[in-house]
Amino acid sequence: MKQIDPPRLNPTINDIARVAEVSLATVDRVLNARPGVRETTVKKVNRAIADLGYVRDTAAANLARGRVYNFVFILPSNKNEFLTSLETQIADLNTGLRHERTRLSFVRVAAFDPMALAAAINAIDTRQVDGVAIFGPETPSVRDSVAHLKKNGITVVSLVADIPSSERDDYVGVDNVAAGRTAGQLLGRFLGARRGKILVLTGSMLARDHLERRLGFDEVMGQDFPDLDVLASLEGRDDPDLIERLLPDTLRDNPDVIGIYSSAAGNEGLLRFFEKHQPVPRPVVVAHELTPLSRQALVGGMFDAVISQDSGHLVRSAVRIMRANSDRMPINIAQERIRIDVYLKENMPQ
Amino acid sequence: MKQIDPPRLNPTINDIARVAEVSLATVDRVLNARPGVRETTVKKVNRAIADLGYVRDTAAANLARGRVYNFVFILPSNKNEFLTSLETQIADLNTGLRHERTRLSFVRVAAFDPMALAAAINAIDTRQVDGVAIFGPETPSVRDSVAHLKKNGITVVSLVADIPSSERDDYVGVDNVAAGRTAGQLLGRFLGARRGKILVLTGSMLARDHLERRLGFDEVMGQDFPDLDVLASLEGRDDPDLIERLLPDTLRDNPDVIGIYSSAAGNEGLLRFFEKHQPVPRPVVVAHELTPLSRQALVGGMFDAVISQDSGHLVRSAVRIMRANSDRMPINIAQERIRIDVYLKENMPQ
DNA sequence: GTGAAAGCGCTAACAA
DNA sequence: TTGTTAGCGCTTTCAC
Repeated sequence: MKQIDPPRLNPTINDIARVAEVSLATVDRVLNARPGVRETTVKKVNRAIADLGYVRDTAAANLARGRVYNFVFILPSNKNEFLTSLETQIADLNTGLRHERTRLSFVRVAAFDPMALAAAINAIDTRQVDGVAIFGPETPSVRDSVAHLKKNGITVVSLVADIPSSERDDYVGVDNVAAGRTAGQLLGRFLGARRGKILVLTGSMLARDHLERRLGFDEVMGQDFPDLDVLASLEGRDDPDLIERLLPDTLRDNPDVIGIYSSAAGNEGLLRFFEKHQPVPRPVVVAHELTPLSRQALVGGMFDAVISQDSGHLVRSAVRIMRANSDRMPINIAQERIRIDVYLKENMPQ
Repeated sequence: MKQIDPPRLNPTINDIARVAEVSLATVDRVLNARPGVRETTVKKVNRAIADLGYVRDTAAANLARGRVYNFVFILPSNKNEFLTSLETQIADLNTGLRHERTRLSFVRVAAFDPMALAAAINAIDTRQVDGVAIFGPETPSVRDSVAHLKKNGITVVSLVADIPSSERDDYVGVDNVAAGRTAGQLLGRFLGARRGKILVLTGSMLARDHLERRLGFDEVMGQDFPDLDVLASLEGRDDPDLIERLLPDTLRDNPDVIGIYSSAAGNEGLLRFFEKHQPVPRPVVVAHELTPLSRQALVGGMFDAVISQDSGHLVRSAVRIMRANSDRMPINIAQERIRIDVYLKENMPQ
């Protein structure tokens, strides 16, 4: 058997204290950057830490502290399957983590409403909360609110849609440009040699994720499938009723639509439309998010492929990152990279 | 803010001891099913545990015990990128887990050799090791060896290829039948209306994963693409040289091969063949496992899609499951389900 | 500025 | 068969 690493025992603060010739309390003060230690002592301790390759045992530290992590998710308040699934994952993980000193909760704020989001962020009790995960639009007011959190030492991650201009510590979600590209490639390949128009159904161009997907989609269509004519986006604001109303007109004006990219939370409206109007031949459809509805559509042959992101992974990843940041511990990038899942009816989970 | 769960403090063994009117030591004995406790006392304690909804704090327990988990991976010894990647993941995770009381190591045994595998399993020191993850063929001798491990209280998981007839605790890997189906659907859709022959390149029909993929592939081809003629499998034994030698003859005999399903570790041989013979038009190719070579083939247009499983996820999942089993703790099924990843050049990670 | 000592939840001698 | 006690690695009073 090949031992990958020597089974050397890890050094503890006792070792540090001994080597640095100070007491445990002083080591602890240095470790936690607490004030009231002479500069030379700090140096001595840090030297011992470096020499011994000390790494703090977080479990023991948390035990001693009685520490409880308090993380809040801020989500859009509109109802769709993806959001429902995120909520379920948060609730489930919360009960799963009850015995791991971690409490999860969530707030809902009006979708596509930057001011409401900023207000919700500002309403966070910075003394109670250790981390915040935000799923919402990127605007100056939101950026300011994030800055406020960071100033109070709270770790912040953006979720699903990034807020890169803010001081958020990390982004948890897929590369949406790449997701759009993937959708484009799939739609193009599935259409083969056919020529015609492509309809892109989106939510709101205010949402960074929606915008990026459209960008990536257009890139690939322009490059690899110049014979396909991509129409301007239909903004459905993730509202099934609105989408159901908008679709008939659009498709009447463009009878040669042979492909549809449902890039946001518009699947319900789209499927209702299909149900009612039964277009023949049905356009090739690539949609987003694997949910009960889209699964059924895949099985029933209404959708051809679904691009997705694992909501469980999103939530677990956000929590792991917030915990690591709270502990000033490193994160495993590879584990936290959210995959762009491609589902056909044959590889759906379960 | 919506609190999902009341922030009630979790009960500790002190609470149990108080309620059951016994000492801490007795509670500990009951919790760990140690002998020497009167039946009535056991009942009292268990009652208190149930009443208070006690859940053991594993971190504290491990701290007290000085417990170190020792897990061994048994892998085939042939060299290919997928195995290299698994090894890397094991080594990386091992250093990452050094401070979490977990030691990982691996052994290599001759591929497709059940006796060698059984011998390697039997060579495991059952007093030193807490869990074993096995990637290898399923035969009676292997089953016996697994039974031997289980008899000694060691947790066993099968990795990548299942050993369902054995007493292994869990299987960590994809549903290979579904993976084969996915490959079939993708290949069929990408070929569109074209007619011709399909070549399936496999490793060994002794390997359950290879067999299952072929099964799933045939199901879909027969059902959805009856115009495509799937040839008998070419068994390459995951050996690049052998594959490179076999391919020219097969393709000469079947000049109308328009699609290839590279279902095992034969990508290197296949790509070498492409390099040398430059077939025009190149057949549509669906291959397995995202590796440096297959990534390059996707980007360069040699492969059209890659079905994959995340090697990091495989290893992390195996470790989490072995740890949970060792602690007699529940596992989160959803988190441990290995996805059948579909990669086009547009959605490859990085 | 620094140290001694108690304690987090649990386990493991050792007594009784 | 049961209880007492020390201790795992770390934090946190409270003295000095």
